[in-house]
Amino acid sequence: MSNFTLPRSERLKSLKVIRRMFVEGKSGFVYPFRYTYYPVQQGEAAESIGVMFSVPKKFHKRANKRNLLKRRTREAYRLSPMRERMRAIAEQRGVTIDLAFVYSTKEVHSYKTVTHAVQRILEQVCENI
RNA sequence: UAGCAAGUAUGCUCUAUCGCUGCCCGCAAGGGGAGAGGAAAGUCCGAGCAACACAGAGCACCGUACGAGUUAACGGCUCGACGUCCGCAAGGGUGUAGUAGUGUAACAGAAAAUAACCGCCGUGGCGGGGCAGGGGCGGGAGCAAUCCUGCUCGUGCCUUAUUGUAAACGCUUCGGUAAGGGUGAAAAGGUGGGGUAAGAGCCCACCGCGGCGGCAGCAAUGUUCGCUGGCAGUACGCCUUACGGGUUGCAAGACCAUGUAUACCGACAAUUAAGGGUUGCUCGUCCAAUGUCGGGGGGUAGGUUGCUAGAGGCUGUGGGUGACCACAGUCGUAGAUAAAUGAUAGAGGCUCCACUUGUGGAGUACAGAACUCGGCUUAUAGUAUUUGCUAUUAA
RNA sequence: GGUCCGAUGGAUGAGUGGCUUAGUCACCGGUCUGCAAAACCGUCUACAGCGGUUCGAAUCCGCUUCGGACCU
Repeated sequence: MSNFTLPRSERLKSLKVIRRMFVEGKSGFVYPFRYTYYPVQQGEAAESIGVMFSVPKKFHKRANKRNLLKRRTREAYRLSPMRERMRAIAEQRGVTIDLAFVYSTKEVHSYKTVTHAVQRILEQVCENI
C-alpha cells in the first residue's frame, strides 16, 4: 500500500478547530509560506495529522490562480517523505498535529520551489514540537 | 495582390507514474467507468422552482415604449420603416408612444415664446427754425398821407422736400410693423418678384412642410399620383396613454441528529377591539392562553434532501428572407461543500526569435461549476473558414 | 452563492444638470514676536477609469476597477 495518499479525513474542516489553531498555535515563515501548527491531545480522532492549505484573495484575485497554487502545495505535501517521520512523532506523543500552509506572496512559484519550502517547514515542525 | 466590413467554428494533443471527488461491481483485496467554460465571470434583464396567505382588490412605486414577428418569458433576438452621425463603399453607431395640459432653459442676447428693446413708418403735442401776413409800443425822415427801421404779441403753412423761396432739428403721446440688429446649443419656413406709409405668406412663382383621397404594404411608412392648407420653434422633465410587475430568494425550503430553557422582561383580548401574519399605504382575509409578537439570553456550526433528464444536445429532412418552428433518428453528458476535476516526467502540434537550415531558445490566451435554463455585457494568444466592399494589375 | 451600498485635494466632508466644486483640519508663504504658539491674511493640491444622453455631466444612463455591509 502506498504512503502517498491524502484522503479527506486528513484535512482540517471545522471552523472551531481552525480558529483554535490560529489563536493558540505557533507559527513561522519560510518563503513563500506562512505556517501555523498546534498539537492537540488526542481524543477519539483516528488521524494523527490534520492539514489545510490556503491562498489569500488579497494576493491572488483570480480563482484559477488560487486553485493552481493550492493544488501545487497539496501535491508537494502529499509527496513529501517527511510525513512519515511526523506521523511517528505524533503517535509517540499521543497527539494530533494540526497544520496550516498559507501562501503569502504575489508571485506564482514553480513546483520545485514549493517542494523545497514544504520540506523545510516539515523539518522545522518536527524539531520544535 | 493589398486594405477593409459582417459573421461562423475552434481555442492544444498523447503516454507513463503518483493522487483527489462521486457512481457501479465485489464479503474483501481490488477492478471498471465519469469528472470545468465559451465565457463557468459581471449579476444587467427574463423564466422555471421554493417559501410566505393554494396571492385577492385599489392606490402608490418601478419598468418598457417606431412596426411586424419570434418565444415559456424578456429590456433579448430577427426582418422591416424613418431621422441623424461616421465611412469612397460593403457596413457601423445612435435615436424614434402622445402633445390635451404644465414647468424649466445658466452665460450671452432686444428677445428663450401671450414676442417687441433698438430701429423703420404714420399720427398728435411741445420746444427750436423757415416763410407769409397782421396787431401793439418806440425811434428816424416828411407839413401831412405815408415810408424806413427796432422790440414785442398772436395767426396760417412748412420743418429736410418732384414744381417753389427758406434749410436745423430735438423731445414726446398713441398706433402700425416684424425686413435689419456682432448673441446663442436653439431666434418664429427659404430664394426671387410684386406690394406698402413702413413692412410682413399680405399676394405670386419655385423649393420645403402639413392635411385629405387614391395606390403599395399586415403595419410602421412610402408615393415622379390627384386635390388642398399660407404653414412647425428646439431640448429636457412633470403629465397622459398602452402593456407588464405581489415580496423574497437554493444561505429559498423540507427532514433527521445533537444541545438547551417553558430563563427572564414587555405588549395584547372575553366578544369587539388591539396586535400580528417576510409587502410602502388602504381594504379584504387569516391567527385565541401549552397563544401571538417584540426585546433579551443560550445552543448548534453536523448529516440527508432540494441536486441535476432539461423550454437538453447532435444529425438529417421540411417550412420560413430570418429569429425560429415541425417531424424523424441518435446520445447520456460534473455534482463538490475549508469545497474534487490535479502534480511530475517524456513525446508531439502551433507561434515567434537566432543562426551553422535542422537544431537551439522562448512562448502556448482569457479564465475555474456551486439550483437550473434563455439572453445581454465584459475578458480573450492564436488558428481555420464563408460572404461582401474598395483600390491596383492581368485576361 | 445571493442581496445591496459607496468612490470628490494630503485627511475629512457638502454639492438643484449651468460662474473658478463649498467648508474644516493639515502643508507651504507672509503679518505679528527677541524666538515660538495662538490669531489674521494668502497660496497649493480634487470629482476612480472609459463610453453614451445633453448645447452643457461631479450630478443622468451603461460597462470596468477598487473598497465596504448584510444573509445561517
